[in-house]
Order: sequence, then structure tokens, then C-alpha cells
Amino acid sequence: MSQPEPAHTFPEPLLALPSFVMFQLTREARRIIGTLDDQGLRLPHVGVLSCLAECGAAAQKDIGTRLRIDASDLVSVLDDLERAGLVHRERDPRDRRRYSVRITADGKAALERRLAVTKTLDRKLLAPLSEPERAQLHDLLMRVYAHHDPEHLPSGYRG
Amino acid sequence: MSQPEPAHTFPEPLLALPSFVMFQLTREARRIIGTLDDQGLRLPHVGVLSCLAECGAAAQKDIGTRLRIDASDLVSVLDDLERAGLVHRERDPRDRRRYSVRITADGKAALERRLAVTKTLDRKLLAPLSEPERAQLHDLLMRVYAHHDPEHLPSGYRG
DNA sequence: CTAATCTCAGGCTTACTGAAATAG
DNA sequence: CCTATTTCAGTACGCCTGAGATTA
Repeated sequence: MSQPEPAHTFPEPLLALPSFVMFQLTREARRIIGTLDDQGLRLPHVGVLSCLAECGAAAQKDIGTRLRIDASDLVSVLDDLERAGLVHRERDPRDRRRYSVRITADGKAALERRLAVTKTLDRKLLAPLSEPERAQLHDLLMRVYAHHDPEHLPSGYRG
Repeated sequence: MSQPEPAHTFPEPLLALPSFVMFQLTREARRIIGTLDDQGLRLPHVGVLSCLAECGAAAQKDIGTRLRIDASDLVSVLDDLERAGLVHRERDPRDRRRYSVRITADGKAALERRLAVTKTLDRKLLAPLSEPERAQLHDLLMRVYAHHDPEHLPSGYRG
């Protein structure tokens, strides 16, 4: 104990900023995800499967635009999903530059399982909050995001 | 327009999860940071400078522990800061395995400028919220983070 | 000929693992 | 001898740029 006791909390000026705390919280979320069984499907994979479950067949360009994932990064994600038999790629006969990507029955089942894991993460992460507080947090986050990117949220959150 | 109009919002099941919205918001924050002049100092650099401004000299191990940055990743951050003349590394004479890292006068000035930029990011990011709403968001985030990692927050937030 | 879609190569970043070198 | 600190090599990921191949 000849050394002074080192401080152990995050520095004050950073702790005072909501964006800093939010950033640390996403790191924590990633650590929690690492402890859950995600069956090799990461967030982009889940996003793609969710898209296809909702809107049927889609071109890669449209999937990427909707999820804000670069088209070049989508390629390997779709390769993973196709190799696992969760999606099916075939040329769109009306425009042979495009693929028509569809989700398979296995893909739908995998999506359901994976969404359950994602909900578990959400529950674990927000464990200390009551239900109204979670709703309040969700609403604040949605309003903030809508301000920067209204196009990717339902119209109810714009304004 | 022979194709059906593609959906443009994030998929419903993901939007319903606060952790998903939070994750998208950190992506947005990174985009905003890209538009600001950060003088080549990223978040880890600011964290290190803030640490040293508060607690004087510290060993790399202690800095890493406090900021939750891996010791091996700290090396290049400190290389950057030392090369820019913002910190000074010298062996701790009491334990020559350790470095004693100190912030320089230039480092303090750079930290002040960079903290102003960070505050600008925070203000831009949370623009649509009122002051009480920002405080509310901050409090919710702090309570959630404290639940997972109480050691790195001031004692007032634990519990 | 130009533009759109998909693909690949590669850079830069964060987060982590494993191991070497030096010192207690 | 074993442990602690710093450092480096290497992996995996997310995010982005640029360029090629195919088709409209």
C-alpha cells in the first residue's frame, strides 16, 4: 500500500454524458450476448431473417437499405444463411441483376429461436428497470433515433 | 413500379426491443462523431486523458482496469498520445515493471478541447429531448449500467 | 454508352487471446 | 520458481471505399 489507491470509476466528465453511458452499455450488452447461445447468428443475420419473414422475397439491395447494412457486407451474411439452409437465393427473372432472396421453413424456425434469445438479452440487460421504466426508456430512445433517421422508424415516431 | 414497394423501416420484432434501438443509436452517434473534428483523438484517448487529469500518474494496468480497456489495446493508444506529446511515460522507480504515465500541459489543453467536442456530440445526439428528459434518460442508463458493473460507477448509483 | 446489382479485395477500427520479454 | 506488467502477433467483427462482372 505504498501506492495511492487508484480511482476505479469512469472519469466524471464522461459519466456525465448520456451518450458515453449508452456506449458503455452496448459494450455490456455484447458481453452478455457472448454468454448466450446465438447459434452462430449475429445481429445482421437476425435482421435479414426478420426482414424476409415480414416482406417475403427481397433483393439484397433492398435488404441492405432497410437494415442500414452495406451491400458488400451483406454478401457474407447471406452466404452464411444460405449455407445453413435458412434462406434461398435465386435470380429475379424480371431483372437478372438482382437476386430474389427468400426465407426457408428452417429459416423461420431459426428466427423464432433466435428472437427468443434476443428477448432474453433485452430482459437481462434491463433487469433493474420496472416495466413502465423500460417503456419510458424505449420511448426516449425511439424519439432520439427518429430525429436522426426518421425513414427507418414507423411514422408514429416521427416528430 | 412492377415490383412491390419494399418496406423501409427496421423489422417490428427488433424495433420493439430497447437494446436494439440503443444499438442503432450508437451507430448513429459514430456517424455524427465522423462529422466533428476530433483531432485524431478517439474515445479511448479521451478516457485515458480524463483518467490522468483526475488521478495524476497511473500505471497502464490501472488505467486499463478503470476504463475497461484491455492492457494490450492500451499500448497503441498511449503510443499515439505520447507521440503527440500529450502524455509522458517513464518507468516507476518503485516497481520497474510498471510505467508511470502522466498527462502533460499540452495533454490537458487537448483534453479540454476534446471534451467540448464530446459535449457537442451529446447535445446533437439528444437534440429532440428536453432537459428533464435528458436527465431522465441519463438516470435510466446509469441505473441499468450500475446493475451490471457497479464497480465502475460512483456509489450513489449502486442499488 | 450509362447505370444498377452483386461480388471481392482491402483498409481501419474495436475487442479479445496467447505468448514473449522484463522485473518483482 | 512463479507472478505481474508491458508488449506484440494474430483473430474476428463492423464499417467503409474502390473496382470488377453481369445485366438493364
